[in-house]
Amino acid sequence: MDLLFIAARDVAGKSASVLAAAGLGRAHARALHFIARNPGLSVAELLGFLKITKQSLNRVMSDLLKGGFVERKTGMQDRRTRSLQLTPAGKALADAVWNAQRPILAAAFRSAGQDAVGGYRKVLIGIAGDPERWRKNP
Amino acid sequence: MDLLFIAARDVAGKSASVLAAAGLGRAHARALHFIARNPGLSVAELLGFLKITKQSLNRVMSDLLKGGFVERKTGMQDRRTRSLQLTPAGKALADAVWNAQRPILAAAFRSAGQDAVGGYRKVLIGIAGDPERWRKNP
DNA sequence: CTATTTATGACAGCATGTCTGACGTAACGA
DNA sequence: TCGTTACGTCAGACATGCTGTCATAAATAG
Repeated sequence: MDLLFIAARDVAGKSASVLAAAGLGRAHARALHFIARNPGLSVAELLGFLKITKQSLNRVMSDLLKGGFVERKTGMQDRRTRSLQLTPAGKALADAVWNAQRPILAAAFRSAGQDAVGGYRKVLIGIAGDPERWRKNP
Repeated sequence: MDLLFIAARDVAGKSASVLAAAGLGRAHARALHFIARNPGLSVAELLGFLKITKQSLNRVMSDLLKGGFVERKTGMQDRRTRSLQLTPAGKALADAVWNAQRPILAAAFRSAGQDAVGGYRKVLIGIAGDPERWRKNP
């Protein structure tokens, strides 16, 4: 418990300075992160990842769109949906955030060793569930 | 990254209903958690765990004191400090929160196996640092 | 003993992030 | 055509964090 809280807090905290420079907060970073990892996802899917309400996401997305970090296109299969993806500026920002966080994870992974990382992933997947289903709401 | 975020979110989320019934939020739960695990700790130590400002903690602690969940006594060695510990009501609440969260962790630990849990802890300690030093500020 | 530092408490105001509720529009599907 | 779905948006509220400021008591340095 303690470990999970402290680790998540510290990793998220590392990105603060990079984000502040772009006038964004942590909520923006989380949205940015999942859009970066799942290009072209819909708003509903993004909500599934973040588990917040669409009204909450709205403010965050407005900022990202105004800032030119995210691009919103009408979905091709279902024209009601919006396909979200990062602009070059968005990619640059996501990379900057990642570069701020990577050293901690890399150091922890290296010092713990391959086997430990395998166990780490196994347990977290046990807690978080199948990544393939994160995007679904329930 | 994704795993860490989702896992922390889901575990913390499980306690929401229990906390809401007591009129408290997640910030209260975090304070309660660290007081439960480190009985008699000082305010400065609690701030070291939570990494928030004393002004932010103030509101949370006021609520916990008013609600009769936490007890505050003058420190014995250093009379400037305040020794914090849970009241019976606080312990009951902390237990209720823990009982809401335990099943997820227990299931994940069981299905991942002993070795995986060892690796999980090893990596998280690598990210979060030595637990003995969490209570220190810098 | 005096001056300074430390640990804490309190209050005011502000920013962020989240929520519920309500309404509207466009597109899908039976 | 009609009900449902996916989304956008406005309004108002709450929770949680922050900075800044002042006050007090106790420890500590000189």
